[in-house]
Amino acid sequence: MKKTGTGAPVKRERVPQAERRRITRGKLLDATIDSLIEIGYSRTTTVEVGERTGLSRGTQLHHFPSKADLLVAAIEHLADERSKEFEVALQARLDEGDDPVDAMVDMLWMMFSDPIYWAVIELMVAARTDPELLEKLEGFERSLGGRLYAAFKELTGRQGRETKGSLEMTLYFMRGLAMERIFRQNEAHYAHLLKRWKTQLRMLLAT
Amino acid sequence: MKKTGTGAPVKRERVPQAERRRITRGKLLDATIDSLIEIGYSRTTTVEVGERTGLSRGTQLHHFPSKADLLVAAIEHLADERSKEFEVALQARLDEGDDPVDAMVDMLWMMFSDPIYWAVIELMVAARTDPELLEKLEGFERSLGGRLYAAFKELTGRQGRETKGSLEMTLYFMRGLAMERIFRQNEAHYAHLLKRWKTQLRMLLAT
DNA sequence: TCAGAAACAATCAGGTTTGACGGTTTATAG
DNA sequence: CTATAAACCGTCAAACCTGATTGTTTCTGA
Repeated sequence: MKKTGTGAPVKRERVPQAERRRITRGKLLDATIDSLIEIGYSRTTTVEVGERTGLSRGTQLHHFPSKADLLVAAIEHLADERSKEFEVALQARLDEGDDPVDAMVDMLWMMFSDPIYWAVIELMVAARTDPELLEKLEGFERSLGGRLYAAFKELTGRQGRETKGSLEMTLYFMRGLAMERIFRQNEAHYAHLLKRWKTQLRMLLAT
Repeated sequence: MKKTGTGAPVKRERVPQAERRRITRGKLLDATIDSLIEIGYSRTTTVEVGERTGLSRGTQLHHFPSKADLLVAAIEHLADERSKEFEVALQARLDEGDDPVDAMVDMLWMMFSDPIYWAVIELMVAARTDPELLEKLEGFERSLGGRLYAAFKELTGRQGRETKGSLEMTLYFMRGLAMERIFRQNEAHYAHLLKRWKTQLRMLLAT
């Protein structure tokens, strides 16, 4: 049934290999993240990911020879996506003339309450007992942490151990708060606590 | 080769059934917790747990017909063990004349930094995508939370939404801090942040 | 245009995990 | 003492998961 040569030539999409590769890998990585979010790490199998993409098993193994390769790449994929948005969105808030502390806390909560953060948590907990994942995730956390600290310094006009500690405390609070959403989806309650946190953070910085 | 009747009778241990049951189930549940701590949720299989106890597969399935039964029971097991100790230890600190806020924060950190808390985290994250586990863990969290709030009220002589919020913020901070230990084992750093938190908490309560 | 490389497809073997099953030993009630 | 129930044991089948393998199509550079 293939038209070949005769009549109007079928306008065949000529997609460069580099592009095909990028797209296919992207599909696999997105499917991995989605699976982590929807069914968690323990049920995220290579077959599951494959089915979500519709690609064949062979294709999958061509791009990611082992499950570990897939997960490690997913972490990098995550890192790329996440860190970019943050700074842009934060800057937008500041341009609007919002209070720096308010803007920072709000933006951070936007990150921590995003469904993608569930994937981060799944990987974090898995990494605790998996040296290979741990190494990759450490890099992810470290670079993201560095960016956040840089933004925080600029924002507050302060730096040093105390300032860094204030940011860390904020991040830890948010992480714990984010996890609470496993049990309770009371967003109004979280908003209330975040408001209190802003007050606390100002005090911390005033020290 | 069995001695029966003649000579000195073999002193056979006569263990009541209820006791045997309690012991065997305890072994299985302890092994489950240990496995969660050491190799995480995703690699905690029923075979793994069985091997840790040395019991046969038949025995295991007699007591816990399915993996879900085992995990659910493990949560209840955890709840029993954890909640008892806390109040006793806290009271001891207060009897020594320690500052209530200091004592509370220190005791909480003792809980959150205990290896057993890794098991709680593993189960929490697994529960996010497993309704059956979630239901059991909710009960666990709710009852523990209630006990902590009761202790906190007595300790501070305050109550109400703000006070409860202060405790919650403390718990969330600790949870996030506990998870940070996946990446960094700098206990001195954590001690420093906890010290700062005590100051913050006093301010929160003074509102 | 043509050869090689890369993307994509489909099937398969080996190992693991779960829960079922039939049988044995030990405790307890009558 | 005996019948019954509960604890305990060892093996098995089915499903699932991973990664290997072989074959096909599509792109790219010489």
